[in-house]
Amino acid sequence: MSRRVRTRFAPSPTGPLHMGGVRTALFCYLFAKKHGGDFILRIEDTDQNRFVPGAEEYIIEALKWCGISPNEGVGFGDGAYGPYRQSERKPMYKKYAEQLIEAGYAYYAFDTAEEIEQMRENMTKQGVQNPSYNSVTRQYMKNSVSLSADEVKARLANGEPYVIRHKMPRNEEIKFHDLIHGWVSFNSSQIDDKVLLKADGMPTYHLAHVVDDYTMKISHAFRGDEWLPSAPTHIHCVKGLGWENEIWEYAHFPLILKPDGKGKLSKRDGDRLGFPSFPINWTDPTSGELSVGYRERGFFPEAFVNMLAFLGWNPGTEQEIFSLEELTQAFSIDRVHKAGARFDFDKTKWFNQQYLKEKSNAELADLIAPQLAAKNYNASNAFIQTFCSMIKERATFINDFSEMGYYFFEDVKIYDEFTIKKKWKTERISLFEELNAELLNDSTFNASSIEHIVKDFIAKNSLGMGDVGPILRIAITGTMQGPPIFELMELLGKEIVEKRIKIAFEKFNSLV
RNA sequence: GGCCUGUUCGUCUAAGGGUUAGGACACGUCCCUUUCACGGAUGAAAUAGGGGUUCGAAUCCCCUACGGGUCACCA
Repeated sequence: MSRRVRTRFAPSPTGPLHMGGVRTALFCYLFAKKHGGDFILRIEDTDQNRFVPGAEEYIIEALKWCGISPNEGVGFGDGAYGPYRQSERKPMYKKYAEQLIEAGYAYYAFDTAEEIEQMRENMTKQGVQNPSYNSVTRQYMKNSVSLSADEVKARLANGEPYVIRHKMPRNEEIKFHDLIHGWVSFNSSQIDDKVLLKADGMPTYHLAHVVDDYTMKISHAFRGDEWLPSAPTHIHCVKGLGWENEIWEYAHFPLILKPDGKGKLSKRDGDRLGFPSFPINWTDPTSGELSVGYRERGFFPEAFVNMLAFLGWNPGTEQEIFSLEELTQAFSIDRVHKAGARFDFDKTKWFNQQYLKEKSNAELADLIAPQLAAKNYNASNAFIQTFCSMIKERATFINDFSEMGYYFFEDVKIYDEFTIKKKWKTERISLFEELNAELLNDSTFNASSIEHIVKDFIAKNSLGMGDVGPILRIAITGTMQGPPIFELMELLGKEIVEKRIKIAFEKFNSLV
C-alpha cells in the first residue's frame, strides 16, 4: 500500500530556468523530502530545434545554488532508473507508442504540415471555430484509421515519414484527481489527437511524461497549471498502456503571475520587469544579452527560496521565515493554493532583509570581502565586522555595503549641500574650530568620550544638538543618513576624523 | 472564441457554516533616536455581483461578471 515517494522536476533545456520553474522544483523537493522519498532531475531534451547550449548546466547550477538538490538524475548522480536525459531514452518511446496503437489508443499519421494546414483552413471556412486534428477530422486525413491496412503497411515499408498520434475517443468523460484541484473532468470531444511520437522518432512531452514517469516509478507528478488542459491526454494514454492501477498522483501548481496580474511570468521576461526572473545570471548565447539573476543581484538563496515557497503556499501559522529544513517539515500539498499568485518584488526584498539582519558580523565580513577587495579597501577584520554591524540594518543586500558605507574606507566624495546650507553658519566657524581642538585633545577618543565633549560644548555655547550633530555627521560622512555618529568617529579614529573635519569646514565655507 | 481553471485588503494570504474577517509586504501617523535605518505602537484598507440552502454563509449550490491557462511534429 505505501509506495515510495518519488517526485521529479523535468525542465527542458531551452533556456534558463525561471523562478516559476524553481518553485515547481522546490515543491517537488519539499514533498519528496518530507516523505523520505526521492527527488529526481530529468532533462526533457526531446526538441532538438530548441536546444540551447548551456541551459542544462544552468539548470543544475541554479538548483545547487538554491539548495534544492535532486538525489538522482542529470548532474546529481544517476540512480537506478536512468538515463535521465530523454534524448538518451529515445529507443524506448517507440515501443510504447506502438503498444498504444495495438491497444487502439493511437495510430500512424502520414499527413504533411501543408495537408494539416489545408484541413484547418477548410474547417475554418466551414465555420468550425476551433479546427483541430481530432476524432472527427482524422477520418479525412492520411492515417491508419482512414487508410486501408495494406496501404498503411506499404507506406511504412516505403519508409514514408510518419508520426504516431493519440486516438482520443469521440465522446467520453475523462476524469482524474488532482491533489490541489480535486476532481477535474473533461469531455474527450474537446480534445485533439496529440502527436505522441514525432517524425524524427522523438516523443513529444505527452508520451515522454507518461512513459518516463511510469518507468522511473514516479509516485507524484507535479507541474504547473499550464499542463492541466493536456492532462486528459496523459490519463488516457496511461489507460491505454494498462497502467491505470499504478498511476502517480497529479498536482498542478498555481502559476506565478507578473506583478500587474497580466499573464504568467515567463522566460522571456528576463530582468526587464524591474526584477530578476532567473535564479542566477543568464547570458543568451545567441544575442549575448545578459539577464541578471537573484544571486548576482545580491539575494541570499535562503531568502529567495523562502519567498518562492510563500507564493502559492503558506503554513497556516504566522511564521514567515523558514529555513529549507523548516519548510520541509511544514510543507503540505493541501495547503497549496488554487489561484495564481502575483509576484511582489517588495516582499522579496523584505525576505532578503530578514536574512541579512540575522547574519553574524563575522559571516557578513566574509561575504563582503570580495567587494572591498575590488575597491582596494584595506581594513582589519575587526574594523570590517564593526562596519557590518553598523550597516546591516540599513541595507537590503550585501552588495550595497561598500557603496552605502564607502566613507568607512575613503574620504567623503559627495556632501549633502542642502543640509549644509541650512545648518552651517559662517559666524560659528571659530566655535567649531574650538570643538575640533577639544576632540583632538581627547586621549580616549571613544564614542562616549566624544559624546561627552560634544554635549559639554553644546551646553557651554548654548547650542542644540541640531546645530552640531548634522555638521559633524556631514563632515565625516557627507550625508544625513547613516550609523550613530559618535560610534563611527570612534571606529574611524582621531586622525581620520581630524582630517575629514578640516576638509569639510573648508568645503562648507565655500558653499555658504 | 471553445475547453479548463480560478476570484478575501493595492499585493501575498489566514479563517474548512457562528471571529469586531487575522497576519505580512507596501502606505500614513506616533514612540524610540535630535541622522537614516532597525524595532515598537497605531491607522487606512478586503470577502467581485446576484440569487438560493440554512436559525446563521467569505465558507455549500446556481447564474453573471471578471482574471488566468490552453488550443504546435514546444515543453
